[in-house]
Amino acid sequence: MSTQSSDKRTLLVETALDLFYRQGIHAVGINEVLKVSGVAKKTLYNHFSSKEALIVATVEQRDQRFQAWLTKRLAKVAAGRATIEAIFIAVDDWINERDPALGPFRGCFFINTSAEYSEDSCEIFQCCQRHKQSIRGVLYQHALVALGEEAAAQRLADSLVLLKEGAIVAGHLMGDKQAAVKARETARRLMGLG
Amino acid sequence: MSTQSSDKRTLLVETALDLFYRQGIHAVGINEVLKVSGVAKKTLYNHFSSKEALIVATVEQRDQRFQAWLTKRLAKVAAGRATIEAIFIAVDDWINERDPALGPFRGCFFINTSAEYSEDSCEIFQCCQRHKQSIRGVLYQHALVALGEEAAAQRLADSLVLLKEGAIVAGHLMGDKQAAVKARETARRLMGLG
DNA sequence: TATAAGGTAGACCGATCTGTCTATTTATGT
DNA sequence: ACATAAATAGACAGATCGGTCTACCTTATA
Repeated sequence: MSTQSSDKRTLLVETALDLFYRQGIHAVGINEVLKVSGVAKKTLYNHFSSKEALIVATVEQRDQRFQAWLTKRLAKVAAGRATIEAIFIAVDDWINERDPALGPFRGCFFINTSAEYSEDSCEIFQCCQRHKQSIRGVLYQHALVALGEEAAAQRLADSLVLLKEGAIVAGHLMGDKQAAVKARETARRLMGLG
Repeated sequence: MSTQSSDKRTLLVETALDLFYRQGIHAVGINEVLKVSGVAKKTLYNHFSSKEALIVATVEQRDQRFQAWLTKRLAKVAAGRATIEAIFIAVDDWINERDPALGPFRGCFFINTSAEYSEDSCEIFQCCQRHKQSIRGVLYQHALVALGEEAAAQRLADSLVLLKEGAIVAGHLMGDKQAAVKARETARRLMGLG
């Protein structure tokens, strides 16, 4: 009974995420999501109380997909410096669309979304914040393995966050498809590789 | 004759820029710009052929304001490394709203705008791209003074771009008000300051 | 096979959007 | 002072927005 129901829900979220990521959120109306997904309007409002609820679901979906993708990419890599480098390699593949898992590259969905919903009290914005904090957690974890000391690992994680976010922005807005490669090289210098 | 006219135009652009930056572009209607500025609708469409033309004007205005602000901040600083550090200090003041010239901090207007208009062929997007390239030019210029060698200066400029964009994103989306300080410290390490 | 839940198609509502147009007033330059 | 140009207020048009609702259909299970 819930297979049909949850299938529709998933289809709506996936369709909305795809359209929102490509065109921005305000630029995509509910009716377009319905048309592309082939789902009836009543069904949408049966699953979601409003467009905002659908948006929150797409942000959470993107977070899950991104983290699952990253986890898989890092699965066979040794913890610490090797994983940190692998993260930048993964971002490079994303920017250059060599990995179909994340779809086309249109910058960071969370950055894009928080550009449209930047009230601190807004749930959508807070979802974006949580995602970024979560990624920072991964970086810190491996920085700690690499350096062994907490304060230094925090500083390294901070730097790596800047490089990763900067690479995504440069890859999108400046069209620099080498941005993640440069970020990786910079990260290596910071981690003390001559 | 053109004082009245250009005053109205300027007022429209300043008002629109303020509203767009605070709330996003699609979220702000023409009527709101008119209401806040107190200008008549016909006057707006006398100066701009469409909302898109107004948006382009706001992006160009922001570019000019940002560059003028940065130029002033760097005026009395020695070229090279000192200026590079001063850029990060300026960004820090911006993030923490210690400098009224740029208004409240809501992330980077160009990043935010290109999140809503990310078609490569879109004029709005291209304006945002030009701004970023221009800033990179400033960084490269001073990297060259600092290092004296072109290839190395290009690499340094690339790294500095990542740190600067990363700091703006982290300052906004992660709420890390120390992001630019961390970026500056990272930049110092890259420039070889023990 | 009867029941109930969920999906479909789309009309409909009120609000809002961009953009046009009219009619009137204000300001500028000669 | 007069002519020209520009600004004003706001009605209006046509489209689209998010969201509600009705009426019918499909499907799974007891």
